[in-house]
Amino acid sequence: MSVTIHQVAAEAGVSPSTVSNVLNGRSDRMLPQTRERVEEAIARLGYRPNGPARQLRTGRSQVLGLVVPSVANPFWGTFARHLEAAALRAGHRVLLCNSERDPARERDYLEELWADGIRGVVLCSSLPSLEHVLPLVEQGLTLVAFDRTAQAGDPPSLVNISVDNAVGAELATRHLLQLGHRRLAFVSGSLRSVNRRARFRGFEAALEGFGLTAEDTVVWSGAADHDYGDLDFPDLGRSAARELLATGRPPTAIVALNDMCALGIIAGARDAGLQVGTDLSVVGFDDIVLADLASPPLTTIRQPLPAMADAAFAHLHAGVGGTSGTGGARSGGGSLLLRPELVVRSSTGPAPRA
Amino acid sequence: MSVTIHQVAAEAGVSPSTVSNVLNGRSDRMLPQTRERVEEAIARLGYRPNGPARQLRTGRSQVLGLVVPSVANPFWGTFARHLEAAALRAGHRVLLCNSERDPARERDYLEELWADGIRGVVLCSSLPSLEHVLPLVEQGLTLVAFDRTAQAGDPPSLVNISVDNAVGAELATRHLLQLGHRRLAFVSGSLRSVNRRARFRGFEAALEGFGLTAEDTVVWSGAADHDYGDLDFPDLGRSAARELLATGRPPTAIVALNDMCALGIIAGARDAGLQVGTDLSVVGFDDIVLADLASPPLTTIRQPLPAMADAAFAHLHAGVGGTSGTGGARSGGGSLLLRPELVVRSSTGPAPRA
DNA sequence: CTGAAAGCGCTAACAC
DNA sequence: GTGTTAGCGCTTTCAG
Repeated sequence: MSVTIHQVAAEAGVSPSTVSNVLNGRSDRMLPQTRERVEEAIARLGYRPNGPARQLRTGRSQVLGLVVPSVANPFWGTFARHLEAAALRAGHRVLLCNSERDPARERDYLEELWADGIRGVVLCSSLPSLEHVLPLVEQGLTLVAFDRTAQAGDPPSLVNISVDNAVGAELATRHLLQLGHRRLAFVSGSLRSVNRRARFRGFEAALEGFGLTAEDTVVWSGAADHDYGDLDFPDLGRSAARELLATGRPPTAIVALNDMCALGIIAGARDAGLQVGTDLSVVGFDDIVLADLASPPLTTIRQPLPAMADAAFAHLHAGVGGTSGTGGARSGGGSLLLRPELVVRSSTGPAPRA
Repeated sequence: MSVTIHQVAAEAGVSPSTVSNVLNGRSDRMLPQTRERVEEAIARLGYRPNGPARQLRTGRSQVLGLVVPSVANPFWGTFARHLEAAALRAGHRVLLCNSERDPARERDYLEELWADGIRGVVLCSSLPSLEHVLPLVEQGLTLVAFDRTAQAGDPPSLVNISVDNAVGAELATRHLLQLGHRRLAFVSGSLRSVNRRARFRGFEAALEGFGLTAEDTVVWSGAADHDYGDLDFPDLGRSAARELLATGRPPTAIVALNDMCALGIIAGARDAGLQVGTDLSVVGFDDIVLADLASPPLTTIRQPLPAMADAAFAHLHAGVGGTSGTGGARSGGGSLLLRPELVVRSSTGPAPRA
């Protein structure tokens, strides 16, 4: 059906191995004219080497796997695009998998990717334990865990790439405190994932720095039995806003788990007739594309996604952690912890006078 | 490195071909006990057939390609997730490619996918001409064009799947007219793509239905020389709002090319101190996840993405257009034109009194 | 009902 | 410098 290396060889009057040699850059030990003849033949026939055959032979794949909770979430969509861009520059492609945050699906996907000959995967999972995936790593899968920090019991070869969530949340909270807010809420779903816990720690740290106690704060983590999926963050925020604002002593500022959740909170506050930015301040996390477009534009913590995607790909590509060259990165034990940045817009403002 | 079919055969005390037979469902002509022994061996060894080898032999791939403008756009991210879900149900995977609406990248990607043995691709391109991709289709690539309708010169095997853009825009425009608006604007980037043109036709059709002339309408299609990418829709909307609202006789209602653009318009209107829903009405297109979350929630035209994704996969999977079973679909010449739906929220309201 | 053998398209020693 | 050769892991006739 397609043109093969033999046809190219015949066209150029050489043997298949010579064609293979030019294909693989071993043209130094070859007459220039031979190389040219081969290249012309390739161009004339529109030949492209057969990927599967090549892969079967070499064991190497030009495809890498990306497992995200859901690309319908703009944050993951944006990350996917950056990763793909990095891969493309090196002639690689990206196979996309949505896990819906289900560990079983994560494992199934990694196994399928492995069976497909894919040896490098970026797993965006913030599950504390990666044991469901350990066998593959031991078998030789190069794994980059994204949006997750190193945990005890991780395989030694694992590289984690994440923003410093505690610092981010602390930045967000301190911003609110400096604006004079003293009654704060932290809105999150369940605190099972490592990054949510880290963000909560940052929230607490900032409060302590201002001498505030638990009395002054509210934590809202949703109905314990309801497991919010990635697309339910807005609903979560909306419910949180509804409940929090109906209490006798509502918070004047809210730190949201992420931007999607923050947008839900804003919607909920609007439902309640509050003006976000004056009556109520809200900070998000991620700085998704639409944060800037919200009404009011969302104050948030920006994750340096392009740098993170580059680092993830570099590690997969090299097989060894490329710690260097990632400006501003702090590295520890093969893992990368990048510093997030506060972006002030208008969803936050001075605390209303009591 | 990995366990092969030979090891399974040895473990089960049979030959490789017998293992292959059970793998491929040819177990009817086989002693049940033999099959069991093989299945046990497979389970015991954790064997998974090697994809590339299988593919090299059969020519079939379990992977299909998806080329979208940019998954950072939530509309495409959502579509990608639906397509992946449909593929997953049939044991297929999806290779994701961002074209950034660049025809050269579309072609390059399709060629790479073909070389990788991928024989079915969903191309989300609304370019009027698909000639840059024709050679591959002639070679045997099964192509589904998404968000595009049939054009003269299309290869006969091509299947187009799209919402009826003209009907959608007409629905949107009529809604505005029924609310009493008489001075309308249509905001779009350049009108090169077929779906933008169709939407514009729908806009015009609705106006004609109400006896309005070009005098009463404004069309804003951006700086002619500036090519807006997929992530620039919000900027486009914002610029449009700024310019349109600064004119002497500004429109009271705007039909936006899509939701991202509409969100930009809303932001621009807010910048100008207008209240969207009362001072100015805005309708979007697509019904992305965040439409419901905007302030005010966006009135828009919903595309039935799950049905569209299912149809796209079904066609790729069958190799033949599965016209039936896609409820509410109108089919024509192997292409599918689905009916969009108006979703009224609060970004539209009665025309302000003159 | 099961096994032996050939070969998909390519690469990488190793001869020549 | 270039060609020959032997598979990578799997499927699939065709014998037995």
